[in-house]
Amino acid sequence: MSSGADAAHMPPDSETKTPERLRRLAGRLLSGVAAQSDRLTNDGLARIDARRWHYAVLASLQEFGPGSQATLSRRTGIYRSDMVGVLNELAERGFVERALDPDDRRRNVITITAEGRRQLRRLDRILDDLQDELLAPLSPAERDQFVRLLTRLLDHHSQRAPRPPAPGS
Amino acid sequence: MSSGADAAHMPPDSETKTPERLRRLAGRLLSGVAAQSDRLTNDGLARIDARRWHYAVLASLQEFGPGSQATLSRRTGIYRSDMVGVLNELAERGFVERALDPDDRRRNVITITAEGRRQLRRLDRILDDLQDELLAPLSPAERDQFVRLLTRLLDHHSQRAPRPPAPGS
DNA sequence: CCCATTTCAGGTCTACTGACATGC
DNA sequence: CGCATGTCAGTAAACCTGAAATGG
Repeated sequence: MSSGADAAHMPPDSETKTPERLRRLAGRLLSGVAAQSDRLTNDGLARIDARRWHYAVLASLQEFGPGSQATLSRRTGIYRSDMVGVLNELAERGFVERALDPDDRRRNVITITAEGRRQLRRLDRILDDLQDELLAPLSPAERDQFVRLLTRLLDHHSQRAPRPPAPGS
Repeated sequence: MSSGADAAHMPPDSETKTPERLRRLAGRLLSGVAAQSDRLTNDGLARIDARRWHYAVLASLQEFGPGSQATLSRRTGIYRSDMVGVLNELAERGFVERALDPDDRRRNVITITAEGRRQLRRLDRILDDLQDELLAPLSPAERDQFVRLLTRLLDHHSQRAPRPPAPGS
């Protein structure tokens, strides 16, 4: 077994080969692909100084209208504590407005601006391209299938959601 | 539009609903499912005081035999810098042994122990169960399909791997 | 001299927890 | 009083960089 005497200069293949077991585990595959996808998305969004959560918040505002920070938190799955920072960034850039709610003085009412809507369209385009890059090796039918399977898995595990606000509930 | 006057006590649905756009994006679905999967795996492994990297290292040792830390790093995708800590944990628990390589005194030769092989079997069983839980909503055929699609995506994006040692290369 | 290996000392990012002050 | 809201502080893990010390 310890015959790896000259393994020093020329990697004999067992140097770089991943165990079969690892490649079978859906969990590991999932983490790997998700990591690549995250990298792609982050890099792509960074080019216009945006981050992934920006899209979630803006899309939510566009589709369901203004809301308090806690509401947005529930809709997007972002923690209440992290929402503060995201909204700071969006407000700095002029994409949302924070106003005091006259009916409930604990709350801020967050509204998307015209500039924010423009940014959302930009983000839509970019994310579309990135999605294409991510799913490049799959045929259209396979992409559909992939998204469908993912959706079923997410829905299933979001119901018995242990901790998080659950982005899909 | 801003008629959300009494939205205070009874969430009118737009409080918790996720935008359609978000649910279409493969990247987001991917992150979501991967997060759930990671949680599942971490919790499951924590019950026997193990972490996900333990499995990667032990499986690699079992399939390809002993190796230096740099070798293991290449096989598992763990950074050389982080490998130190993982091996410390595994050595503490008696699952691997670190010995100086007489042929190259820079290296440590890492070997799996009998106890380590037992642990690997335990981990195999646990991860199998967790995999079942993760893929619960899918039929056997769908599970295969899912794993196949993930594998294709991972392979595709691992080739043009930008930074990391790439777990699959 | 250049390169590989082990190790340490950091950095960043994200998910997540807890606490606090305010207001309902 | 209990509960919701916005905010901040801080943890833990994963991922990643850089450099030092030793040796090939």
